[in-house]
Amino acid sequence: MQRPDEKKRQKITATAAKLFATRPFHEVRLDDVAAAAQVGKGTLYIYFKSKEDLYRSLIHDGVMQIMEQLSQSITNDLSPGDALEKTIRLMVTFAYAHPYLFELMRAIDSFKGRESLLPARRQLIGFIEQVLRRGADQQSWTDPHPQLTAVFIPGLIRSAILYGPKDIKEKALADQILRLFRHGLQKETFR
Amino acid sequence: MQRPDEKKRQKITATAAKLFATRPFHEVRLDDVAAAAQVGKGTLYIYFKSKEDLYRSLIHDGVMQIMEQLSQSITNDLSPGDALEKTIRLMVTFAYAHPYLFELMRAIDSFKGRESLLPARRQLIGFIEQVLRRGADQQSWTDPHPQLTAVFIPGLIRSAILYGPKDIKEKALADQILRLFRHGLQKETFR
DNA sequence: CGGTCAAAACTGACCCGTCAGTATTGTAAA
DNA sequence: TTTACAATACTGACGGGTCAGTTTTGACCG
Repeated sequence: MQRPDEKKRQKITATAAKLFATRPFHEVRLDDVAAAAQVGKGTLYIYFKSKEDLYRSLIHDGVMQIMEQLSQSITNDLSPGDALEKTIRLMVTFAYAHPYLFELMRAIDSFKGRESLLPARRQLIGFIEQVLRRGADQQSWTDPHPQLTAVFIPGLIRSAILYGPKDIKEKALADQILRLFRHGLQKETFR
Repeated sequence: MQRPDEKKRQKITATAAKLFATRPFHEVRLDDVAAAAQVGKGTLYIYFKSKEDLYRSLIHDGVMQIMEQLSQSITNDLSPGDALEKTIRLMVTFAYAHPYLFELMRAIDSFKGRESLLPARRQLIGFIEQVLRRGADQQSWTDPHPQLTAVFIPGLIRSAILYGPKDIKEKALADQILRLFRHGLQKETFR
């Protein structure tokens, strides 16, 4: 007897991620996904309810992975400043390690008009927001709108990855974002 | 009646923008666009080569509009600081005035014909980059990667509009972004 | 071990609804 | 009468999803 094979699921996932990252949703053919994953088309429907479900899973899995890493390494014994730095570096590292995820998110939209903003995404934003709030509470910094700043972080990474100079390196990106958060465009700072 | 009616073209454009902003590309029916625009389906094909061409035009027109407004109001007699502030405020205002554009941009680079959109975007980024470089040249601030910072600006606006708290107001968003650029999360500044 | 079998996984040809795009018709204005 | 276009009918490709048939797996038994 075969159990739904986790290996196979991941093979499909990995393959699909590449395709969905390359072209928009409506240009991805499930026949192509199946072929590329060396799997029968029907098999896709064993692991995923529909094309949309497959797509959503890709993003969900990715976001959950980041979440896991974050909640594992951002502990409360860190100073707010260290927590923010770690958060940003970790997310940037992740973006470089999984070049497809941020491309995928391009089309993360309300399918069917439902305002079904992926719960996973909300969770991630919530996590970042907590980091920001903690810093504000402890007077490490001030932020009139932590929730806004929270969405900024993935937004910055996304725009850099998608539209930034292609030769920009991981460290440079993280440094630039941190710089922005620490003292904006100001020459130097003491902090 | 004349053939190339600019009014009609804009009616189609405005209507289509709403629909494309509401649902993903593949869920928009040209029958619906035509009906909503009170225009015959065939008429769409007088003004646009294809569904994709229509979509592309929406974004292209939008980006060009921003560009025009920017290049008109950001003159070299402004101090770098003022230029940056104006740039950001103008873009935020535009985003609020055209709530659909940034939703549309979700998939700006996902089409076969994406290349035709890139020049417009590049132009916009290039413009912002110049503003940033001018500030750096004149010692108003420092920026190791102006090109990166340039893509940050639309990225920040986009993420706020798409994923930020829905009740955030225009001024608050612009202020928050400016704050970030001026002194990051630091409490206060003199600048 | 080897054989038997059931259950589940897998496959891919095929079905069938859906639209993008086109052609036709009706009509109102000029 | 002619022009322009809304309305509407039409069509054909296309691709998501299905399912009858095939293969694989592992449990149980002698």
